[in-house]
Parts: sequence; C-alpha cells; structure tokens
Amino acid sequence: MAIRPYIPGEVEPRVQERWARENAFRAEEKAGVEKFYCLSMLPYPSGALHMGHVRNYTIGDVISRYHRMRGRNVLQPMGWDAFGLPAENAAIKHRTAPARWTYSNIEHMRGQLQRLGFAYDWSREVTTCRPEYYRWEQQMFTRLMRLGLAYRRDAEVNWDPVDQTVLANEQVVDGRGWRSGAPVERKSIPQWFLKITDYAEELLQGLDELEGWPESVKTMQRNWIGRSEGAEFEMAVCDRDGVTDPAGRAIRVFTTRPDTSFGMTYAVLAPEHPLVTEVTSDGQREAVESFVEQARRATEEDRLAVEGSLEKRGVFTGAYLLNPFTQQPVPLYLADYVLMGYGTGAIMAVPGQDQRDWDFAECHGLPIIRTVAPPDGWEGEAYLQDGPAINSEWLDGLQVVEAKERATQWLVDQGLGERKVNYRLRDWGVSRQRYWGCPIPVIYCKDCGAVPVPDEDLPVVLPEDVSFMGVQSPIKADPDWRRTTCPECGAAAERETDTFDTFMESSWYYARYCCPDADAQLDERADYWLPIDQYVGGIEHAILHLMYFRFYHKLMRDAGMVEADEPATRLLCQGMVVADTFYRDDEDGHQQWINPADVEVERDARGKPVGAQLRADGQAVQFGGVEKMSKSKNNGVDPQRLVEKFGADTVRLFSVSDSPPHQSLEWSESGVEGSSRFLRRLWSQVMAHVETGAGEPLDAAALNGEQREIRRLVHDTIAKVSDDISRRYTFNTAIAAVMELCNHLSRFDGRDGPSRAVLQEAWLAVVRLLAPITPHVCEELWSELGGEGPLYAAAWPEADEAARERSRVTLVVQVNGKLRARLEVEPGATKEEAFEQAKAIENVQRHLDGKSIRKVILVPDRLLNIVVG
RNA sequence: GCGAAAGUGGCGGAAUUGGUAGACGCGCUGGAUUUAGGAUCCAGUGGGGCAACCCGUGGGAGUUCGAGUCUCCCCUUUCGCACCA
Repeated sequence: MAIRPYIPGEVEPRVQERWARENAFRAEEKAGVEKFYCLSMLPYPSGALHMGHVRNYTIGDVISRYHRMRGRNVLQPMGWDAFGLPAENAAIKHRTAPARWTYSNIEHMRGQLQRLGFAYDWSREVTTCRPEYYRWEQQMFTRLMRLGLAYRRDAEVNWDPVDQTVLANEQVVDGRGWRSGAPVERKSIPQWFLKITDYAEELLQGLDELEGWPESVKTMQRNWIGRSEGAEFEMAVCDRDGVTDPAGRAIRVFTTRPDTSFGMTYAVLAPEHPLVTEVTSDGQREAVESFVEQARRATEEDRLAVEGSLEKRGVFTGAYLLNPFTQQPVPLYLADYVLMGYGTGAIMAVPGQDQRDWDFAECHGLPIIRTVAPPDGWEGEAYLQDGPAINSEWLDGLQVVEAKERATQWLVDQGLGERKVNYRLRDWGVSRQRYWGCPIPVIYCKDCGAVPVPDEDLPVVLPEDVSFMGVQSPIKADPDWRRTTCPECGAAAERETDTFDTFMESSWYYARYCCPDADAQLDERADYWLPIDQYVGGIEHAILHLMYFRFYHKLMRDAGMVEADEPATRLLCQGMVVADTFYRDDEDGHQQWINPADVEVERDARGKPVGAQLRADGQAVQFGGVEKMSKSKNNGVDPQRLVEKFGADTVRLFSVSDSPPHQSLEWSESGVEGSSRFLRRLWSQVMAHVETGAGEPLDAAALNGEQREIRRLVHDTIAKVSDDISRRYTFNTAIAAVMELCNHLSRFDGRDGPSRAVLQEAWLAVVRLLAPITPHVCEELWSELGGEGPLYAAAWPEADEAARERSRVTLVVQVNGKLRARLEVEPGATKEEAFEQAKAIENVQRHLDGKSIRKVILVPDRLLNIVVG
C-alpha cells in the first residue's frame, strides 16, 4: 500500500485556491455574533518580506484562526504603510519614481503573504499612499487646525548646507549628511504640530485600564509622558544686594521640590531663554554671548558627551534673583544642563538636594546648603531621599511630603506662584520636508495667513509621476504645483510643500480597515469592530507608534467618529528574530560577515560546537555571537527561500515553535528541518491511519485501559493547547504538547474497532489543534479523515472532562523532601492510606529505618513527603 | 545614572498556584535499513559513580516539610529612557 507523499508545494496552492474560491476569510458585520478584531502592524513595502514579518504575521494568524474556530466573527485585515523615506532613496538610486517603486514592492510582498496562507480579508486592503486613504487624514488635520489642536511654530531641523535640504535623523551619520558628508547644521524653520500634550493626562490615566497590554510597554509610555507634580513661581530680578530691578522683571521657575527652596544657592536659565539678553550685565555680556553661541552650535555628539557627566558648563549673567523664601539674592547663571523645552526653561538650584546642581556648584565654587537631613554616615553628594527638613525655618522637622505641601501652599497664599503639573511629553511635530508623504493641506496667503484647504478641495493630491532632480522634493521644486489661490480671499497664494510624518498614516489605518470604502473618514462599521481585540507588533513601536495611535484614536473619538476610549484592548509585542553571525578578518582588519547558511559548524562527541568553516572553501570562520537579523551582520534568512524549500506550513510552524512570541526567536536551519520532519511524520501517520480505517463509532464506555489512557491524553492535550493559545499565548508549549501526543499515538497501534475509533477521534483533534498554525496540511488531512466541511470553519475541539478522569494516579513519595519512590493510588487517597502503602516500599523503608517520623505531608494526587528526624 | 525584563543540559527552551527539574525540539552517541551519501526507523543522552547513592537551575544568605519559583544582598546580560529641575 503506497501512501501519497507529503508535497507542500502541491498541497498548499490547492488549499489556498479553495480558501479563495470560498471567500473563507471575508469579514462581514454580523449582529448577534461575538466579533474579534485581530490586527498585525502593517508592513512598510520595502521590497521583500523578512523573517520578522513572517513571525509577526504568523502569531496574528494563529490567534485569528483560533478565534474563528471558536465561533467568533473574526476580522483580520492587511495593508501597506506605503509612504516613507526609503522610496525616495530608491528613486534617486534607481532613477524611478517613488510611487512606482512602492507599488511594485506591494505587488511582490502581497504575493509573498498570500503564499504563506495568512487568513486576511484582502477585500479590505488599505494602501496609505492612495489619495482615497490620505484625503481623510488631510480633512482631520484641517479640522484640528480650526480647533487649535494643530498649530505652527518654529522648530529645529537638521540642515545639509551642501544639498540645501533638511535631513531626517537617520540621514545624519556621525553629525554629517549621509550623501554630502557635510557637517549638519541646526536650522529653525516653521513646522506643524499636533497638541498631544492636551491629552497627556488622559494618555497616562488610560494606561491603567489597559490590562491586556504588557507592563513593559505601559512603563515606557508612562516614562515618556513623564508627569511630574510641583510648583511654578516667580523670582524678582535684583542686584547683588537684593535691590529689585526697577523695571520689575522676574523669572519663573518650575520645581518638584519647593520644600528645598531655603537651600537655593543660585538659579539657572537655559541658554535659549528669552530673557537672557535683557538680564545680562554689561560686564558679563561677552562671556554670556560666547556661551550662548557655543551652546547653539553644539552638535548631538557634544551633548551626549557631557550629558550626565560631572562636567557642568555654564556662565554667570551678572544678575541676581531674590529668593522669596529667604529674601536673599542668589546669582543667576546660564547653563546647558537646563533645557528650554521643559518647564519654564529656568530653575532654582539646590545643590544639597539635586545631584546636577551639586555637580555645577562644585565646578563653579557655589555654596551648598542641605535642607533635608541625610541619615547618619551619609557621605558627600546630594541627598534625594526622604528625611526631616533642616535649615528651612518654618519647614524644619517636617518630612518631605508634608514640607512640599506647606511650601507650595505658602507660594499660593503669597500670590507668588501655583501648583503645576509638567509633562515630559512634547507636542508631535508632523511636518516633514520630504516628497513621498501625504501633503499637508494648508495654503499660505499674504493676507489671510495659513488657511486650511476646504473639505471640497480635498484631497490635495501628491503627484506620483515625478522625477527626482538631485535630492530636492519634486513638489518643492515645482512652482506650478505650489501656485494656487487663497480659499478665503481669492488672492494668489502658495501651498504647503511639506508632507506629514508617516506616523500619521499608521495612526488610524486600523479604523479604516473597518470601512475601507466609506465616503467619510469612518462610518458606523468602525464601532462594530473597534476596539481591536488583539494587536500584534514589534516592541520597537512601544513608544512612538503606540502613543500616536492612542492619541489619534482619542481625536477621532472627540470628533464623534468612534465610541471607545482606547483603540486596542490587548497588545502582544513579539521578540526579534536572531541568528548566529560568522566573520573573517580581511587584510585591513575589517570583519567580513558570512551568512550562516554558508557555514558548516563542527561539533565534538557531546554536540558542543568546536569550530566552523565556510562550505565553499572549507576554511575556518569566526563565530560572532547571536545577533538580530540584519544586512550589516549578513545573518538574515530569506523567508522566500525557506517557503520554496520547506513549504509555508513548515516556516509558520518553526516561527512560533521555538520560543514564546514575546521572546526572541533564534533561527536555525536544523530547527526548521525539525519542523518539516514533524509535519511529514504527521502526514504519514494520519494517511496510514486513514488507510487502515476509522473503525466503528466511538463508545467511551466500552474501552479497555490502554484505549482509555490514549483518550485521556487526547483530551488533556485539547485542554492544554486551548489554554496555551487563548490565555497564555505560549504557542511553543502548545506545539510541544501536540508533538508529545503524536509520539504516544505513533506507539499505539490497535487494530480492533474501538482502537480505531479512539485513533480517529485523536487525529481529528490533532488536526484541529494544529489548524491555526499549519492550516494547509491540516486542511488536507482533515478532509482525508472525513472531517465535516472545511477545516477553516470547523469548531475547535472541546475537552471531554469525563475522558480526562483517571482511575489511578501516581504519587511521588519523598523522605525529607528527597524523591525515593513512586506510588500508584486511587484518586483522592487520604494521607493515612498513602502513608501505609508508602511504608511498605523497600526503598522508602530503608530511609525511614531507625528514625522517628515527625510529620507527613500529602499534596492530594501528587506528592507524599515523610519528614523524619 | 534611572526604569524594566531576564540568567535552567552542548543549544532553543519546559516546569502555569511553593510540590517528580530538564517536557518538546535541535545537536550528539549507538544500532537497523541502504551499493554509498542523504532520508527514514529504533534506543540512549544534565554531571559524577556506572550499583546503592551523591551533586545540580548565575553567586551568597534566609523562609519552608519542600525553593528554578518567595525574601534580602551581590554578579552578569538584554532592552528602554537618558541633564525633564
């Protein structure tokens, strides 16, 4: 009897054709059915899928298919984050248009995704560079302009003086332009911002409700928002004797430690503070101007070099401020450790209770006063913990919390200041001086200023048929595109030529999938599907994307487009895909990285690696450790090659079998071969079973002990796999459990009717348990087994609790916590019964011999521990 | 510096509520099959003794009848933030 061989290259296309023919994964809004929206972060169409994509999308697909089998109405869409810088770079390099390059990449990658058999509803595909998508984003922006939630102000960019263009941060390499090599300058130009800071408090509070989000992501977002409570107050400018400035000038400072104000020994302005010139004395003017200039020119590297170090640069302004608590003057300095962008750009300095102030005071010979008593034996440096206040008149003796409260209240009562909450979070700068992005829908008129493009004139379409002249954005270079008329007064006017940050498109695509053809940004279908029940993506998006997307969702909520407060209830961040790296040193001492697929590893008799050679020449190569797959380390693996060699199911299986989703996955060719081997074995076992026959209908009551044991294993496995997939997200242990079951089934070869029935039930279960992970081979085996209907629509198996009951259980017998024997007992055996039987075991007896029994502990049905002394 | 996570065989990892450490897979060893290689199948595989038994989850202490799991101290690694007053 010849069993049909397993050929993934034939099975998979056949099964995929069926899915397509039957519209298997088309999602429709259905009343009365529990919906499940499962979303994987959409890819940038860079040209080809990499292993990170494959892993991400396999995880999402496993969850989707599981919930579909559980009877939920599942939506799993896919789309393209199609705007972005790489398309411009490719356009310059290959002399093509970014749009053409992008669309052709999308074609190719869509084919790759389809070859992997992901259960997407392709009818909802969204491509963010299409005007029918971005017009709604433009409309949202003009609405935000009218609400004052979008505004324009000057902000710094990286300016390449040779190419005469703005550079993205990633285009700045070692402080130089990536193409010109010229030192990058800081330049201030007007740019658009979204007022995310208005939502800072809600974005922070909302995290507490997101129980299905990883704690690490929430912590990162909390830190990023960086809420701190304190007080803001004014200090009058004065001379060294404390005589206040006749012009009545004052400096506002923010502090989280108003309780330490009596320890203020100086104050500091950021170099960019607007009052610097005004307050600087003539004697200090030269020194101050040179310091400001030096700070202005400081590059990112300069900043990093001194950040956090003891070196604190600064200069005296010649002015003093009057400490309202003591009525004493303190010298006013300029220092670059104070940032203009946070608080008021000015601080009171308390070296005794702040390490940065301490370092500055040490550098500049300023006095240090402690206002919180450190514990005995405290040596040097600022003291930041709790303790009783000292040297602080009416605060003395109070603990920090109480002292803060009193000091703040005093400022309020005196009319000098108020309570203040500051956030580290900054408004979101959305202007990019790039071509391949969504045009910012604004018209500049000499008389009317910045005018939003009226809804009826949207979208402002980005021309796609362009050629790059050098590096300049084609729409900036094209006066015809810019030229327009003012929507308000009709006078000649110019369009904005900047485009949006691409995070804008990825901030709302998830909602557009719900109604991709709506003649509005969203329609009522959005509220059917939202919020997302499961979002899957990389941890690298923990802060920016996941913050912007929460923010944008709240903007849409406040515009009445959606009801939910948060876009996604559960979030899973998958780990990186990593691989071995190998290299050789060339003559110049540079490392030549060699792809692991071309390397043969040599091992000793224990299996321990002892060396590695390049297959091509048999010569040794060096092991460079395990690293994230990357071009620079040449350790990437092309999923396309793997799919061609092993089939989609094997690639999918391996990408979730070797570690839990949130951990990094170590790629290994032999691991992939192991996955392939398992599927081939599964195939031949099921086919052999089908050949032998399914037997009679299952009669659970008529089974013998061995058959019952197999059934018990089957139903235990069903329970475990269900829990692993739905609650724990540990697909690796789910797969291990199924493999273990298959190993048992292969050893059980009953030919009688009841045995066949038990096996039939078992294989039908196995095929369904694996269906979310390896859907093609399972679909085929399901139909071979005579399963009813298509597997993608089959019901998830239920664990039969009666079948899981045991007639005997194995107790572990310990003496003083050490394993000495195993004991078969009735389930529910009492301590006394178990102890009596255990005493009879020789090996137990030997350890009890001559000793008195102190205590006997029973963990029912698991363990008996006899404590002797 | 601050914050978070982690450290278990030769390797990836398992042990879910404090209860048999090493599931499952890879690698390795031996055998079968094969003209051979590959593939496949069977058996073994933490270390030391090769028997009883002892040792073993980064290191050290502690709690407990019992600790990979809990507490404290230390070491290491990864990630995030990084002068945010």
